[in-house]
Amino acid sequence: MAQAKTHWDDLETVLVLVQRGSLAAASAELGISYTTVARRVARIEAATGQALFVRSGDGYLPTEAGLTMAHHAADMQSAQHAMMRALTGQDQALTGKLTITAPQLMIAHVLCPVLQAFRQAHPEVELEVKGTNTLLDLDRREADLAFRISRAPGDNLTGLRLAEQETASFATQAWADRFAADPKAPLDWVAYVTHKTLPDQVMQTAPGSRIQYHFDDMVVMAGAAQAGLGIARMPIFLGRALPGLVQVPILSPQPYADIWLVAHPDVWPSARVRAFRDILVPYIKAHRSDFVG
Amino acid sequence: MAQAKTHWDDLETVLVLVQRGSLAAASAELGISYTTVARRVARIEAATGQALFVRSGDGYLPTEAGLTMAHHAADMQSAQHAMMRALTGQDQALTGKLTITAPQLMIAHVLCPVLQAFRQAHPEVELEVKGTNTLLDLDRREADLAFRISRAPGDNLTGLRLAEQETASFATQAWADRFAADPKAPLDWVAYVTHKTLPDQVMQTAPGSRIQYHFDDMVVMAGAAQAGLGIARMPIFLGRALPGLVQVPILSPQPYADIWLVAHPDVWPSARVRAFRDILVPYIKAHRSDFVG
DNA sequence: TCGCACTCATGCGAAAACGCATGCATGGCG
DNA sequence: CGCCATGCATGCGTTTTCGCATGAGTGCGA
Repeated sequence: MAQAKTHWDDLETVLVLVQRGSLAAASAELGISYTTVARRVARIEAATGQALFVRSGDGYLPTEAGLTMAHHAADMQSAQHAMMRALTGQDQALTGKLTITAPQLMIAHVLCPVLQAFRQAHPEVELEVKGTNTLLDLDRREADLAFRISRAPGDNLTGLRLAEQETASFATQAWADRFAADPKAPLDWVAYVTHKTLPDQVMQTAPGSRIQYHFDDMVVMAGAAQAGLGIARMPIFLGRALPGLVQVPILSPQPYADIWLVAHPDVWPSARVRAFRDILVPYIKAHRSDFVG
Repeated sequence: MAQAKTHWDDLETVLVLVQRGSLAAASAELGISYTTVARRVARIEAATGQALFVRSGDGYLPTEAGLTMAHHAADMQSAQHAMMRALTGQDQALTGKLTITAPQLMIAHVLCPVLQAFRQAHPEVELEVKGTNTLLDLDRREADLAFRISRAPGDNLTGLRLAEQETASFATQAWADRFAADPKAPLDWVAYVTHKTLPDQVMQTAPGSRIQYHFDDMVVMAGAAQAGLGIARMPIFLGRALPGLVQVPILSPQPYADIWLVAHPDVWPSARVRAFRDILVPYIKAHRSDFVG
């Protein structure tokens, strides 16, 4: 038996292949060609003397041994992620990369001045900004720092509540005028898919109002409101920032989830994160009134 | 920054380099040239953007970051070892390698018939026998199966007590004759370094007896006894097996540490281990009387 | 003070790993 | 039934990685 030294790289390859199920998918995640994935699997199978996968027409199906290996390789991977976080956390240099993530609209309408100030204060730090609606995995260091709209920071994440915020109803000037002229006239609304019905407050004030459109994305919904399709309920900071929208006082400001800055506790102490906080927090503090009615 | 994908191989390299302290030592353990070790370290330093080692004239001294990385890499390594054991344990094939370890003299004088029987019963299994006085690390799978002389199996090892044994005193026929002729005459002894004095039983029977030589190795001590240098106290199975030695009844048989067969519990269920046990145990059972007086 | 043993750095040729292109099998779908 | 998408195997040329050899610095002991 060859019994050559087990390459740790091969273990990672097996892990990803088990997770993804096919050479092509695994190779895409690993950033190598699927030929190489197949070769690495062949090599480690030869080294262990066990079949780890059953090759079938539609993918690599892990055997019992393959699953066992993947399970332990997952342990290795989480140790690796812990290592990455620890290295970042104890890195006291104000150079290198800092990755932050936030909902797109928050970046666009709240954070840009902060980014600019940070860039000016620490030009050596390479800022990477990931605007996304999905929550990136801070355990895996997909980002160092995240802005979250929620009632609490995530599990086992260190957090800082930046601001409380409220929502209100916004629309074009035309809709605002119409409401001012006759508050009882029915109004068109655009809403998030999760909001099936209009608030009682609306139905009592302006009976006959209807939700005309449902959207699954806040960017799109805001655009619809700007286009005059109807009235939209959105965070106050957003309605105020979007050109062409004005607040329609049919709905009084409602408390909404707070804005949090969160990071993995391992990463929190790093110099880059601290420097970012030092610029962010005073700025937000000075602008807290932008978030409430 | 290059920030290329972190190679898991590099992490293992860093771990070993931290443990060993120099390129040469690390490369020897990894089975690669030290040039490669240096290159891998350079690569992962570039990838993480942190200095992991301080190059000095007498080795690679890890920085704080290097120690952190090694610490987590050690976690990865223990996960890898757990994986290896699990794979071995669930391997139900009666082919491949089985590594056993035992004290040299036990192999030579007790186990050879077992090895032969096993080889005959399972010719597909490649037996590797490591005769050594040092205890191999079964966690690290330096061996699958170990024979140990002790009062109990090791911590977190699964064990099977094969036999109780006793020691007695052995020497050449000449010494035995001398003792038979005059039991009170002083006798020369050869002893293990740990035995500073002769047992009271000896001093009362044959006053004036002395330990003439101390040895730190049982093989050497047995050789000395065979050469006629004196009387040696040794396990009964050994004295009986060594040509040229006879038991000298000056010392009655004394209880001694038992003989255990131990394995890591992960590895214990494997087909190869089970097959070996199935041959070993009946054999030892049939020969239990060889170990006591 | 010289030599030896130990360390690391660097350049070059050999070996291994890699990616690409091609060919083949399979499973929907119009 | 033929087309296309998806997935795997294999051969070949290239890139990367590796090991060896050489040179240079350092500390220890004769």
